[in-house]
Amino acid sequence: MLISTKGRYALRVLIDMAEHSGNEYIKLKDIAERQEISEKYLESIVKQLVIRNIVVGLRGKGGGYKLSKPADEIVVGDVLRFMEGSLAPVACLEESGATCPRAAECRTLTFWRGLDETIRRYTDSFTVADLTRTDNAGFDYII
Amino acid sequence: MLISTKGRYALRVLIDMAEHSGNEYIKLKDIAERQEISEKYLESIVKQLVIRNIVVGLRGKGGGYKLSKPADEIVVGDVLRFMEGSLAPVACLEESGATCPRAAECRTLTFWRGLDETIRRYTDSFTVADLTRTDNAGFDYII
DNA sequence: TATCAACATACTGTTATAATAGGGAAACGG
DNA sequence: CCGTTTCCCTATTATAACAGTATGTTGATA
Repeated sequence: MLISTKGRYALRVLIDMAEHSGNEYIKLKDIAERQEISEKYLESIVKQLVIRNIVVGLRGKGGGYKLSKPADEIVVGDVLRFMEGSLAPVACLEESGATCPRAAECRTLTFWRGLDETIRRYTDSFTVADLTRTDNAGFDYII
Repeated sequence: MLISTKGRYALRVLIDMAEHSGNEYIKLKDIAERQEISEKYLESIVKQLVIRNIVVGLRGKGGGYKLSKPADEIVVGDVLRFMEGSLAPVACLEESGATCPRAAECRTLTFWRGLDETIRRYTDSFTVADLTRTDNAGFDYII
């Protein structure tokens, strides 16, 4: 599985914020109820989004979270990559990983690089704003 | 990680067979040595390939494994899909999985379907024969 | 019939996932 | 200033998959 609940839930949180925010802060409790996701689990996910400055939080009454920038400036691929650590389809292509000693003679490496690039291109071609549209505009992947 | 060692090793085994077979059976021990993979672990992988009739085995002296059909008839996507169980990028798109009750209202489903389709197209555009070529012909994914 | 190699089953250490539990710190409203 | 609200922080845990290891059995060949 390329994408776990971390990446999936993070996207849903961002979309929810984009659709419900009138520049006000939204309580995590509300998002959790709308999305039917455990509030406590969402906390750990939103925490990452705060660290990455995708989202800002405010404590106390009237507090909550909101997007730190317009939804059309948040690239889906970026969100998924840091929530998952990496979107590399195979271990040998992970950013942090040591290069495989067999790389020079590897028959499959070029194939994996191509798959990695294909995934990158697709995920980077969408912003959170694209996903808020219900008419599915922007989904031109069907040739 | 979309692809584990199961899928990666399976591909390497098939490529190895395609490159070293003169229609003779190849010992798993030889493949394991060339590929630097544990012979015992390879057994569990090749077993799946036999079940799927990609490879045939022969016991006893002079025995081993060989491809059951020409390398250019073995689609990489097929091999990866059954070795990994699924290549779906998210749980909600797995063949066996029950459909998500939120599917009708899900903002992200179309996005995931597009990613799934993108991965399928790429992996289905290669055969094992393509990967045996050292000149990387066929890798036209770079536009 | 001895050998060789595929076939079969069971077990194990490690890691990631998907949470849950419980409290602490800051901001705002009154 | 005080108490409620809401974010923030640190464990802990159950489950499952991954990546192998170990041991033994069956069947073909020379």
